[in-house]
Amino acid sequence: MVRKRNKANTETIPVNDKTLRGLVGYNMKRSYITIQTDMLKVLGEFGLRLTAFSALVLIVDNPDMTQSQLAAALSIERSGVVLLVDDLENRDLISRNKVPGDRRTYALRATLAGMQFRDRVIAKVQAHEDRLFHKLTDDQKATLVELLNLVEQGNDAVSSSRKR
Amino acid sequence: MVRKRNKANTETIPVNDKTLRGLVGYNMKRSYITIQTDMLKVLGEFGLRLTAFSALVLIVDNPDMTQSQLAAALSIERSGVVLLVDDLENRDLISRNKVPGDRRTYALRATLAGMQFRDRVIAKVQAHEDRLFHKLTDDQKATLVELLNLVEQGNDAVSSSRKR
DNA sequence: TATTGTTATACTCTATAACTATA
DNA sequence: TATAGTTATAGAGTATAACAATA
Repeated sequence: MVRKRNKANTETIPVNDKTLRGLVGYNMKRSYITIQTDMLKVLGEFGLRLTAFSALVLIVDNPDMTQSQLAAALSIERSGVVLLVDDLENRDLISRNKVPGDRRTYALRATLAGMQFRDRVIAKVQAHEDRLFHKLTDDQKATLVELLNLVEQGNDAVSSSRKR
Repeated sequence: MVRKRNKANTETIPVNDKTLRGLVGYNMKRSYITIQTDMLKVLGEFGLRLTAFSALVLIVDNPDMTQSQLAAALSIERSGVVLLVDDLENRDLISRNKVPGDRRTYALRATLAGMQFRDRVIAKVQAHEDRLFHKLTDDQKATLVELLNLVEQGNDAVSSSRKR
């Protein structure tokens, strides 16, 4: 809870954020920042940032995907993916592979070490989420994900309807 | 939905993000980015970023709060608040006021124009949220906020228990 | 002409650290 | 000594734009 000191400076009283709390987006931001901060700490032990972690997992699950596809999946620009993939490749977690049919693109694959590394990181992240969400039952967690996905999909619908 | 082109390049097939979807944090990030992007667009029409908007609303709701209190409420450093408050003050939305008892601090207050401006922005943001969350019933929205707050509070508990 | 990956560059946001004036 | 606000600086993360190679 956010707090401020009172005039006597002897105790803390909470800052009033009632108006902001009335906006769903504010509640999302606050809780997202909360878990992001903790996740960065966990991933930091592995020398990973959030995006690099996502990239590695996506490459493991989508062998031979291209950098452009990765950029789209991560919602970042291709130029940013270059640096990201450079780093993962330098650490021998993934490899850029020539594609016979198209000499412009690379097929990205995780190395064996990359897959094993991913497994270790995922296990740690999973364990951390269990702690982080200890106040929620499994049902509540499932409901939360369901509602978050509705928000995500709902916006897609709004966007595409606007384009018509 | 994130998609990639198949080999024939005639249609799009989705990128597999099943592993990441198994993590609550990933679902939160995706949906947060979704609404953040849209919110930035709405606030941009008013020349506001997310943090500046939050700051203005907090100052309206907490008259005479100090910059340090604002920094804590926004979870950013005091040095960042200076620039934030500079901007809002230059636009005559808020004012820095001398405090009789303590010459180090400023009491921040919204101007009349600031309060009216806030009302207009809030109305626009509220209307936008209604569109953004159109796939959710009021009950579902309430449940979402409730669960998000559990996540936020749950983490507080974890943090404080660690400090013991 | 369009696309992939690349490079160089710039911008936004925020943190860190040192400073001043007050307490 | 400690705190509020300020300033200067640096860093992370990302976008933009131009480019070469290839389709």
